[in-house]
Amino acid sequence: MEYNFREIEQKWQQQWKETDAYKVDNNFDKPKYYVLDMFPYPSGAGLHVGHPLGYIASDIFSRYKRLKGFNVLHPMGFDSFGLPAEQYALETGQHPAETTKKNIATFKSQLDKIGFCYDWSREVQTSDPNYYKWTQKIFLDLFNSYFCNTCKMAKPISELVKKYETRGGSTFTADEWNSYSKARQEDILMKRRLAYSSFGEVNWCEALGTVLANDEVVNGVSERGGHPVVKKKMRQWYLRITAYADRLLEGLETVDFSESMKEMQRNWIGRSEGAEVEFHLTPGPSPTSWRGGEQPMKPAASSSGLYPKYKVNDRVQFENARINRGASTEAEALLWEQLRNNKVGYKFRRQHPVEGFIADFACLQKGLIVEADGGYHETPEQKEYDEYRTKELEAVGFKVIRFTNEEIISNVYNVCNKIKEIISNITATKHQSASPLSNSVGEGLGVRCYTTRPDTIFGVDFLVVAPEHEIVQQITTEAQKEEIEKYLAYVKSRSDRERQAEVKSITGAFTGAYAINPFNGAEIPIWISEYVLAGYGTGAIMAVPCGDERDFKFARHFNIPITNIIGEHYNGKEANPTKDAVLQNSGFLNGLLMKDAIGVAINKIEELGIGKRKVNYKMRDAGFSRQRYWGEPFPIIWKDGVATPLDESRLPLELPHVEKYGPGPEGEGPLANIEDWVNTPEGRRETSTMPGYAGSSWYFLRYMDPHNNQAFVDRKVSDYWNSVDLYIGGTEHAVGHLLYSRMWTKVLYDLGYIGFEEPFKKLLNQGMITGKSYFIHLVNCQRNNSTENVHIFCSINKGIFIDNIEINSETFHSKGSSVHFRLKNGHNVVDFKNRIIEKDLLEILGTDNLVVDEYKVLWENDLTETSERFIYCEMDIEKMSKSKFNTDNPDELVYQYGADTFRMYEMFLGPVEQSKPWDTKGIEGVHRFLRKLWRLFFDEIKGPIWTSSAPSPLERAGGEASPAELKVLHKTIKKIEDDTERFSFNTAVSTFMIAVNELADLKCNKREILEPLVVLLTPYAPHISAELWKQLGNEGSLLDAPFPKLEEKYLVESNKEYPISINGKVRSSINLSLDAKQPEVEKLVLQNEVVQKWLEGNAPKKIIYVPNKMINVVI
RNA sequence: GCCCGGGUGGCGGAAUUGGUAGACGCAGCAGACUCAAAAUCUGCCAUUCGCAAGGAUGUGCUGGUUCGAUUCCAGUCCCGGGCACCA
Repeated sequence: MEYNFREIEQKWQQQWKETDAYKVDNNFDKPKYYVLDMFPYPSGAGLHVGHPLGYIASDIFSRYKRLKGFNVLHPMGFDSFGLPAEQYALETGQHPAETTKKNIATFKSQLDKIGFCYDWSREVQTSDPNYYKWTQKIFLDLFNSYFCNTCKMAKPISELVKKYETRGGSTFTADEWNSYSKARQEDILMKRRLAYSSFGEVNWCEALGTVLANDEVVNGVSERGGHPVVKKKMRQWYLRITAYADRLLEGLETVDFSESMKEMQRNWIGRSEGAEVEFHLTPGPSPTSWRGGEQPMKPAASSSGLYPKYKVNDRVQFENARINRGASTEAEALLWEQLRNNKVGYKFRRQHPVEGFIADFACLQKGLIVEADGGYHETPEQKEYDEYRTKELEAVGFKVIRFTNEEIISNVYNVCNKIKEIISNITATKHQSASPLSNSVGEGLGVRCYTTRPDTIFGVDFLVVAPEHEIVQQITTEAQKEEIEKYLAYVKSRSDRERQAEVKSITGAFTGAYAINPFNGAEIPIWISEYVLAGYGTGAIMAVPCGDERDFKFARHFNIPITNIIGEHYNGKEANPTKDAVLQNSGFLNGLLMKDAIGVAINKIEELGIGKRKVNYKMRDAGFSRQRYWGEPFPIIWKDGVATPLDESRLPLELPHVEKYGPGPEGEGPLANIEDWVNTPEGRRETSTMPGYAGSSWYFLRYMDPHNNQAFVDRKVSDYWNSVDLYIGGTEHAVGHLLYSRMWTKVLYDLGYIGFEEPFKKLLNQGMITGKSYFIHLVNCQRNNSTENVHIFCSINKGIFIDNIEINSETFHSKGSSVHFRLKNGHNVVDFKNRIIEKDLLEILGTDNLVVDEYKVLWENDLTETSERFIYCEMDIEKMSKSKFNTDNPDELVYQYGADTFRMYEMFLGPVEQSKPWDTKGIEGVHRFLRKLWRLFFDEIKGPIWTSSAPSPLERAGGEASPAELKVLHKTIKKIEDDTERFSFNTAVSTFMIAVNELADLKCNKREILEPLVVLLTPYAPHISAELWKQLGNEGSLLDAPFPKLEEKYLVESNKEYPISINGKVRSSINLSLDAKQPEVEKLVLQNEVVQKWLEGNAPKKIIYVPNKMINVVI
């Protein structure tokens, strides 16, 4: 009887299916265990060998836990919304729903062939309306919640509304709130919602009429077609994940993720504590106006004392006021669209602080303020205030004009023309003084810097401002103007990609302006440099070259004198970022340890009113809308500029069918093209869709209760299954998916839907399986000029050739980016063993002699006088991916060797967490092992040979006391249990091999030994185990068989062969009783011949005896 | 530049707490069985010197701690992955 794996595997897979063997009940009596794989995006390419790595690991662990008596939830589903299906639709016209359905079917059949124990009755698909109904519902919950800063949790926004109605907000009273228009109230609320709408920048490609992802933009142009891409402000949805920054950080302490994974999340959140410090510019602060982008924190400036509530005197008040003034009304948005696009010819700023007021729109260059007034400006009180405001602003040299919302909405172009007219009149008149460049440099301006090291403030030698910073234009002196402009042009010419990729050289430019160190009055120069980012902190830093490496290099490069505040800790050759030095040259901080000085400095800064303590995060709110088709539609209708949620009873809001998948007008998504869908009696529907992570942020909850029509998950059910106990997936989701999912879980917890706030207890990261790519390079050669160009010509993997090759000069010359050619089926292009490249390719290459070395091919006539080019091959290890043509499809291997072999081989490759190159070389060995196992039960000719005789007390050489067969078994039980628990699946596989080898040596065919072994093997090789179990005459399911019990008594040994080392090198060995004592051991060791030889008659210095380990003789 | 991993035979890897480095498998070599092949089985297999016994060297490199280091410490080189130059 042969091991007929094909028959066996098919039989059992069918049986499992028919008996619903993997169906999991919500049986609350049993202890639960939840094992989850990151669900795949069902790409058209199907599964490749990299996919199953994690799935096999999770499958082994699930089956193991089931044998151990747990109720194991091990579901699978599909992350089936996404761009590739949409792009495919664009190209072929096939509806994404259709391709997705097809792809999922392929995936499922491939997965089933590997024998995974998924409970398919719990399958979820994110693109299924029955699923995304709940995604939309959770979105509405996010929309209808706010983050309470006092209790640090999400609460229904209705509570906030109630509070505003009865007690008012921080900048308005209850009465005022109640008098506000609906639109204004909604604007204010929008600033607090967890899912909110706001304006944000997107990559806009005019030529394609669409918004592009970062990946799709290369060097400032679109990847497809090379069209220019610009930043465009568009209305977007966001998730207020920043509100959860601290909780996301704290939560990391409670989960079992790898340290590097936690570190990545911490870095992404990027919490830092420090201070913002204001540096005034020379020749000294002169409080005329806040013309700069960053206003100085000057003392309260309300001359009259009137209307203080509308005045903003410091940054905090200002921010609050800005928030509470509400987002732009429709009119404001309309006008802003015009102004920001330079329709009147001058730069305007929106919601800009001027002289303690917030101007709707301000043109600083011309000193013009434009206000857009809503209906409430009709009240007498408001009129009075407006007049006061106008007067104050005019007093400092601004002209103020007002338009009503109606004026703007009815004809925005008219309004623009009016502004233009007024502005042209101002030019000639008095407003010269408002032009910063003609003024004495930067008078009255200040630069706010964020620093984590306020203790080093006496060591500040210069300030560096981000080139994009608004203040740059205002502080640059005439003399430096040219240099700054030149530098700005340089920065602009550098794409983000470039800035990241290159090892940056030190660049920068001096503005000509100086600031004053508030503590010692030192005049410090202000520079700009690309190493300071506009988007982080305040966009300006105080540079302390003796303590910061980049500041140091900058100072050295531009010859800026360096102040030493840490004495001998600074050697003048490099910066020392220590916090343990005692400060010198530091005024009131002298003599303090830097660590301790941080707090002291911040206190002083706050006391002097020149800054404040500040916690900064790198993380931004998460963009939540996409101008795409294949995603969840937002259950939102815009009514008069107000986002109105659909009632839950109307969910799901199904994705309508579209005729074409191209973008809608004005960069909107394809949905905008469907007029009768977009326009409803209630208003206009939101036309963007949700991003991929919407559905994947909560899918682990739906598996628990996938058919529930009343809730996304029943509370009792989620209380039972609770967090995922083991989550397996790749590191590429380290920040994105895992952070979003953690945030959603926290929100759902806050709102009382679930009883736990971390989704995943333990995370296991599977390593990448890399593929080998073979490249053929074609090198153009010029005589006497060595090589001219190296062009990657094609990638060959597994030697198949294809025809649709287009060799054009464009692809040919794209140096560095590999041009991959698919290879025609069945044609061996490269036979690396025989080192000959096949004819087909040679014809295309126009040569007929190509000799291949394993990694390098040289054309035979190499660089002869007559050759114009030569070709060579090389191998590279890359991430396995369809686009690289280096994938291996598991189907083939499963067919050839069987699922059990495939499963064990993938595990045998190496540790799950480590990335490793894919190679099928070793699969034979694993297959041989399974056949050898089979032969313990069956002989090819004789048939069954297993026996029911009891394990013999037969003893092996060496005098072990326990029966060898039982010892093998229990040794194996122990090791398998151990290895499985610590996810060391590769060593578990070798343990099985050792066990089978040893039992074969012992000629052991005894059921009492073999049967427990079969149970042990079940998680790893379920098919063969099931078959053997059945063949042994067992009824019932092996899947729920009890896990073999370890009996330590078979492992106890009385003696051990101890290695004897002499001075740490093993020279001999000795068999000793395990309970031997030191004196006795010493005596025996000294009698040993080898030891005596090495001692040469001398007495040993010392004999180290470590029981159960070794003996070391020191001479 | 920064952060996180990782460097062990021809190859994938093992050594779980500082205690016999190279388990297990692949490839290779020699042999048995066979007309032959496949399958299977047996033996050898880090490098080096040696007929052998037995030495020497050896876990990227240089040092250190220790009776003893792949393991701990310091420095350094290389490879892989990530990144938002994060003040």
